Amino acid sequence: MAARALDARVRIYRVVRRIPRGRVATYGQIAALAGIPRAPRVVGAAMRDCPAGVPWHRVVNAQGRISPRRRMSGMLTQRILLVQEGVPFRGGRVPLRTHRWPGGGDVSCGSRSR
DNA sequence: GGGCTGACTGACG
DNA sequence: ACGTCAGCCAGCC
Repeated sequence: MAARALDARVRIYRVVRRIPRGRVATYGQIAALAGIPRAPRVVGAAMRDCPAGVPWHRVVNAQGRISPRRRMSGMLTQRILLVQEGVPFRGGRVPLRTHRWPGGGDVSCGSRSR
C-alpha cells in the first residue's frame, strides 16, 4: 500500500518540475497544486533542500520577487537563471501578470486568477 | 510526544 | 506604496 504516502515535499518537487521553462510560479500556487494550499512555507522549506532536476529558481513569492533567504548569493543565482530562461525582471521583480505559470496546464475552467 | 522554526500570504494601519 | 501582525502546515530537535 502505500505509495501514496509520499511526503508533501516529494509532491512539491513534482509540481515544481512541471513548471515550463520561461515561466514562474508562486509558493502559494505550488502549495495548492501539491495539495497543501495553506502551507506555502512548506514549499520554501522543500526548495531549501531540493534535489537536482527541480527548477527551484522558477519559484518566487506572491510579489513576483525572490524571497529573502539566509544566503543572499542564492537570490542572485535565481535571478540569473530566470533571465537566462527568458524571464524578464522589471524593477527587480518578475511580472507574474504575464509570466506566471497557469498551473495545471489545462485551462478548461481555468482562469483562476487569484 | 511536545515545541520551535521557516525560500509564505493576506490583512491592517 | 510600505511596515507590521497573525495564521497555517510540515519538518526537525
